[in-house]
Amino acid sequence: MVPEQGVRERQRERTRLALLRESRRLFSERGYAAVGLAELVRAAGVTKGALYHHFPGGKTDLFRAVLEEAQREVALRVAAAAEAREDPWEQLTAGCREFLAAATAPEAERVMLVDGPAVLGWNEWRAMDEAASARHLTEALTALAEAGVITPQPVAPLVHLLSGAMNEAALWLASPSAGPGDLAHTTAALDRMLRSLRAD
Amino acid sequence: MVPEQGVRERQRERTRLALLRESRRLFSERGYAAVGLAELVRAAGVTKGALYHHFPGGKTDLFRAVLEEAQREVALRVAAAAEAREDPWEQLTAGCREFLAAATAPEAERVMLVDGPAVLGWNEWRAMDEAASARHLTEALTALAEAGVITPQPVAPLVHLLSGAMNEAALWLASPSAGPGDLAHTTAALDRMLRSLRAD
DNA sequence: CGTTTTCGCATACCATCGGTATGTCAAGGT
DNA sequence: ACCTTGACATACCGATGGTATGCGAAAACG
Repeated sequence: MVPEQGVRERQRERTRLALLRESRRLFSERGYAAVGLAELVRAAGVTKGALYHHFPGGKTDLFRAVLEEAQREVALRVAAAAEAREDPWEQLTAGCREFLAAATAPEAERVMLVDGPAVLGWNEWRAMDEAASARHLTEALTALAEAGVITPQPVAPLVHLLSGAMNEAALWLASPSAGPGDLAHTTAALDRMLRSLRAD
Repeated sequence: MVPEQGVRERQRERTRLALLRESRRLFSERGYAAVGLAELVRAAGVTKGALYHHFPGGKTDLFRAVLEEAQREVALRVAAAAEAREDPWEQLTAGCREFLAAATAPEAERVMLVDGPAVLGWNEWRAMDEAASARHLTEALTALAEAGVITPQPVAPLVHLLSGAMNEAALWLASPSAGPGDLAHTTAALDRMLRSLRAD
């Protein structure tokens, strides 16, 4: 049966979703600092009172919620691409390729990769990224190391190097300074770098 | 002979340097957004009038100058480390290692790697980084590719992948979540990744 | 079914912020 | 001696993020 939600609860969720949707759009389009609360609440059709009711931390809390949502979506895409493969090695490479494709979408990359660390601080941003998408990378590399596919080594440095490489590559590929063929070249170079980890 | 500067010009430079020094310190310690102009000019012993006289673009211009300075210092360290070697391949690896060491210093990394893209926008930040430090990387890789040391391939994707990897690694190494031995592990992993580019 | 409580928000207000317009006074040219 | 220029300081402004309070309807209660 349906959750039997009352009028009050439904309206509450509607407001929260409107706030989330509009703020995500505005933050993605123009960046966190360039969007004022007044414009935000006007676009969502509510007032600042509603904003602070749902997000007590104000603008920062709202941004955090938007970031979580965007990260969750990317993580889902990456996980889906990886689980479509059987071989653990192919899971890694497919996941990395999917991440590049997902993070290249200009819709959320500004929130995820540019404003995220600056607004929340690098430590909190890193913790969120770790919980969302980098966790998969850690698990995949750990499994490959234990299976002997890649040479035994601490995985944490690898995760950061690879994560940083893919983040920057995504930003570049989505920028005007990158051309159409660069995505293929980048994935090829990334593949070669990944292959350097193999034991054979 | 000395540049024969008058009282006016010397005072001007003094003010400009004080502004630059204090803003660099405050931006590095607490981040761009958390530092107000009032506190800034008070720390430098001047007023807002002086700030806007030297930096017409206001807070953003000041930050840009700080970022340029920090990037120039890092680039100098990297170039010095590279030029101390003869072999082009060793120049590359030594330069990368020196970059990791330089960018790990918590003094400027916040300005260079976290606030930089958010404040100036990723495009401008990337252009500045390219002009300062990533340029060396591009030149080194191009030379190695032409010499046949690394397999022929477009260098732009490589530059972005490696630059991003090192930036993120530097942030991680300077964070509380990294341990003392992680720098060695990271440089080792980076070395292995670089070696994967070689033709032999 | 009337009363009371709670809750989801709107309104009004505030301190502070980045930015600007104007004033000032000494250094440097003539 | 005079006048121009430049390096600031002072005073001020609109807008911003954040808070305190008010309010009306929905739910809980007897």
